[in-house]
Amino acid sequence: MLEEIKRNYGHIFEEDLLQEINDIATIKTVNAGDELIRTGQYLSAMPLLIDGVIKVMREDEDGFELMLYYLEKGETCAMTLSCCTGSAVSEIRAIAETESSLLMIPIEKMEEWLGKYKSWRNFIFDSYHERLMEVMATIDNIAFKKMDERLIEYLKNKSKYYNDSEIKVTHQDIAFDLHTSRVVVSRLLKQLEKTNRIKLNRNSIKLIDID
DNA sequence: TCATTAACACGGG
DNA sequence: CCCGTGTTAATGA
Repeated sequence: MLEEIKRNYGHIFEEDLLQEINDIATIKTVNAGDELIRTGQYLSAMPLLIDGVIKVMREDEDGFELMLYYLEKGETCAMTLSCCTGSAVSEIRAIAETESSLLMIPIEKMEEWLGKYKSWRNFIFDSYHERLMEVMATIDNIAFKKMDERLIEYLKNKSKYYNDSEIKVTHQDIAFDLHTSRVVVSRLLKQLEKTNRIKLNRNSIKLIDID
């Protein structure tokens, strides 16, 4: 297990901390579609992602969703950071986008390490910053961009995290993530196909000329 | 004007 | 048949 930790976090954390993570953390593996964190849930451990992609989203009171950002290996969820230190509940919902594995760190350790390890402190602060920037980008998209631009952003983002220009997703899935209707997604995708920027297939979208 | 909702037809698995 | 897709008509913000 130490090998896996080092591969993803070896360049960030000092040797002692890596060893402590190895001694304390438990590995959790989840399948695509599994729910990691529910809105309103109390959290007792913080996850460090070592493989896979996690989708983090906001929900309204009726269960309607809006995607905030993706997490990939080497990253952690900013929500757990604030939830763990206080006793607040989660304001977000996290779903495994792909099969993923995570290191679970008990909250006591996560606090203890803040004082003990400089690299840990930096990691936590950097994570906060990165997540905040991601949320800012999402807010910009919602507030200032039209749906067609949001859709293009979404496709680019998704292909980046999947590391593939062929995205396996249905129009309805996209509609849920962007919090719009499938009719709009289908229409905009069709327009993008007409201008040769993407190629549409059932259950997948091939990016041709997005940028 | 543009999004949403409902409805329908088409076609592949 | 079921599901994803493409399209239209009506309605509303």
